[in-house]
Amino acid sequence: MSAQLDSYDLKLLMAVQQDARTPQNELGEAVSLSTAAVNRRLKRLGEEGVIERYTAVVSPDAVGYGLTIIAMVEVESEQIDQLDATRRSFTACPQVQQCYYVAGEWDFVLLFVVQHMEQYNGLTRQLFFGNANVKRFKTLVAMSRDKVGLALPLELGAG
Amino acid sequence: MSAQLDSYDLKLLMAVQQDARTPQNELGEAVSLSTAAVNRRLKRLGEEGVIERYTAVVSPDAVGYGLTIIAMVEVESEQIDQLDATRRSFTACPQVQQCYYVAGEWDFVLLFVVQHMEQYNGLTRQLFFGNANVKRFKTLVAMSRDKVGLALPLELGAG
DNA sequence: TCTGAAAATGGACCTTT
DNA sequence: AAAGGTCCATTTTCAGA
Repeated sequence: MSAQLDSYDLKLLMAVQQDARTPQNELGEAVSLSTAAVNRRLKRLGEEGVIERYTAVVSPDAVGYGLTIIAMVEVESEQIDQLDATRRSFTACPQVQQCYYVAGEWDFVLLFVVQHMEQYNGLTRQLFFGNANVKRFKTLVAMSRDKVGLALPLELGAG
Repeated sequence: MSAQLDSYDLKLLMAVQQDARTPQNELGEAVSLSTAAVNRRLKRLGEEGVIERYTAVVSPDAVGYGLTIIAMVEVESEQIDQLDATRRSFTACPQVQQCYYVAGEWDFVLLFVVQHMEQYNGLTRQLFFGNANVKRFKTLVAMSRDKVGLALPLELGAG
C-alpha cells in the first residue's frame, strides 16, 4: 500500500506519535536530518496515509466523560445486510469511541465513553435492546484506564 | 479538577480533536473568536491538562501492525501487590495499546496491536502463561476496525 | 482586540549519489 | 530520478500594549 519506510521514517513516526508538536528542526536534530528533509518526509507520510491524522487527546475526566465501558455483542444473523446495518448503528453513536468486529466468542467489541451509568443504560436500550439483530451482550465497566492510546510499537529493526 | 469549560472551549476541543493542525486563525473564524483569544484558550487548556497531548495517528497497516487483538483476562488474586505487578507487566508491553481494569466477568481487557499471530502467541506466553496470577484469558481477533479513536463526544449542551 | 516580533513551515534551487 | 542541504518567503504562534 505505501512505499517502503526507512529508519528515518520510523524514527520520525515514533517521535510524532509521542508529541505531534515537536518542531521540525528538533526532530531533525533527533534523527540527524535537516529541517527541510524532515518537512518533506512528514509531508510524504501524510500524503501516503501512513500518518492518518493529527489529533489532540482530551482528558475524559476534564470534560465529564469519566466512565469507560466495554461491551461485547453477539448478533443474531451474520448476513451481510443486517451485519452492516448493525455495524453502522454502532459506529454512528458518538459515545462509541471504538468498534471492532471480531472472531471468537463474540461478534463486536465496543468501547463506550459516557458521563454516567444512566447514559450507558440509555444507549443500551437504543443500540442493543432496540436492535432485533443483537442476540446478547455483556458489559464490563472500567475501574481504571491503565493504558490508553493509539500508539503503535514502532521499534527499529522490529518492522 | 479543571476550571469550568464554556462553549468556546468545547468547540475548540471538538475542533482540535478532529484536526490538531487547524491554524488558530481558522479556529477563530469557526468559533467566532480572535486568533489571540484562541491561542490563550488553547494554552490554558493544555496547562490545565484538559488537552493531555497532541499526537499523530499512524496507520497500523502502513507499518505492518495490521492485526488487532482483544484479550480478556481473569486473575487469580486481586491482592493489591499481585494486581499491580500484573497491571504493570501489561502496560509495560509496547504491543499493548490499551489496558483497562474492569468490573464484571473479567478483570482486565487488553488491546494488542501486533504484526502477526505468531507475535501475539509469544506475548501470550510472556504475559499470560508466564504469570502465575493469570487464571484464564480469552482472545478475540479483530476482523475489522470499524471505528478507532480517542475522541470524546463533546456535544454542546450535552455536558 | 490589535500589532509586531519570534518561530515554524514549506517551497525553490542546487548538489550528491 | 531520488533524496539531502541551504536559503528564503510565507504562515503561524504568541506575548505586550
